[in-house]
Amino acid sequence: MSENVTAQEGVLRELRVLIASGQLEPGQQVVQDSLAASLGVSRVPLREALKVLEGEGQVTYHPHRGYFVADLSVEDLVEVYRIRSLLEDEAIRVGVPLLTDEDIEYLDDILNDVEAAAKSQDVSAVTAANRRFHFALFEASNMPRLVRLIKNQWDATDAYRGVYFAAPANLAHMNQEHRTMVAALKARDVEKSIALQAAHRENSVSVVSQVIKKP
Amino acid sequence: MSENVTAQEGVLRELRVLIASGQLEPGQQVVQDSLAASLGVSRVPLREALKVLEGEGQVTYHPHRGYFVADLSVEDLVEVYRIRSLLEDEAIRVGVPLLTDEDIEYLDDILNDVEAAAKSQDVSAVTAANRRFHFALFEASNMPRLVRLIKNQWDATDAYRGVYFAAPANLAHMNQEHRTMVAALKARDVEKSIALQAAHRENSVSVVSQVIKKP
DNA sequence: CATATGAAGATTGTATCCAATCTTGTTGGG
DNA sequence: CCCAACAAGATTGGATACAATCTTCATATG
Repeated sequence: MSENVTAQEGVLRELRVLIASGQLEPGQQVVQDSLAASLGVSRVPLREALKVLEGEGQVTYHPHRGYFVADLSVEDLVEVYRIRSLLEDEAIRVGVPLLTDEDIEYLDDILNDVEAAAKSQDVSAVTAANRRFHFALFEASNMPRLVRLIKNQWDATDAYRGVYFAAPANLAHMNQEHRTMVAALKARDVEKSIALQAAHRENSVSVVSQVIKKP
Repeated sequence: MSENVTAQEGVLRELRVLIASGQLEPGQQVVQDSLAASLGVSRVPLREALKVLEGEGQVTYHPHRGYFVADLSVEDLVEVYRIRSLLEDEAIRVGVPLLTDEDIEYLDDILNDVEAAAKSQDVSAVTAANRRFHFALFEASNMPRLVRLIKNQWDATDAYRGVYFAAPANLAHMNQEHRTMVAALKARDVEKSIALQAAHRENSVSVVSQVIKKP
């Protein structure tokens, strides 16, 4: 397992989980004292981790009032996905022509993981493997800054995801699209790859916007 | 003047200046103790400001070794500008059709500032006003997250800029392009606006890459 | 001579403490 | 009854102190 070199690194990881899992609810204030205590650290590394999350848009910050878990409006959501489109399309456009045969084999391996996780109904494993799949593709672009920005956009909506993968029908559909995408990659068909990735995003948007509109 | 609500806010602003002006040189380690002392604060707000800059790619961080002023390679530079293209093109595409006549008047006013600053040879005033001009345009998109990402990309190369504006010939050329751009905006000519903005970036790239290649 | 060892100094990482600010609830006046 | 003023509590902002880690350089060892 990846060990933590610093406390703040571990805190950051735990915070991401707390936010993505909804244990820290959107809109809720992050009370530093109690949260730091519950994580077993002091407020200093917690605050530094929160600054990172602020930069990613996962939390908002108001001086002298503190940090609040980001509460996306539907407009925010639309903007995030629009930005994702721009960035992901570019990553794919650059990356697909650079894919080696080994890369594609590796992508196939990950898809096996995704389907295995799907079979055993392990939603969080599906989420993780799905993410690995898409980012392995994005990283083929050799544009680390671009990949980081895409990561930020994914994180920004993580708190609202997870619903999609809970429905078996969605999972089946996703697996099918994944396989189709790998076929397109093998053929180095950039436009088809982009189109399939876009279809994925559309699904996400519709599911997440349902979740947001609720309250 | 904009007063600082918190110290870290002021520290952040000062750090940006130190980096953009080259007083903190690329590659150089940021020694927290001495820098905090010279800024008149303790290390805590300084560290939080550095975390923000890390998120923007202005400094890099190595656990237990500290922060270092980002030292862009030419590849990094190319990537930053490629990302800028994606994001700025979108902002313009969305924003230009939304521009009101008052917005365009305002842009004209800013251009007067730019030219006034140019006439008085005030490089930093030119830089600031030029930035105001372009971001006023970007903000017309009503996409705050997108604008923030663009801002980050600009900041990432700030340390290397300023050379361009030092040459009077460049200034004259820039002013001319600005005026042409406003004309395109008045005509709501999206494609021409994008093209002019792209020309601006090309100039930046060539100048900044000269500076980077030097050592 | 090259390399391993280790100790001293420098620097970062975190905990704790206090000050500054905000929030909440209460009280008084209109 | 409504609203302003104010005090008490809660929470954040920042300074200091100490622990953990890294770097450097001298020394020993093969």
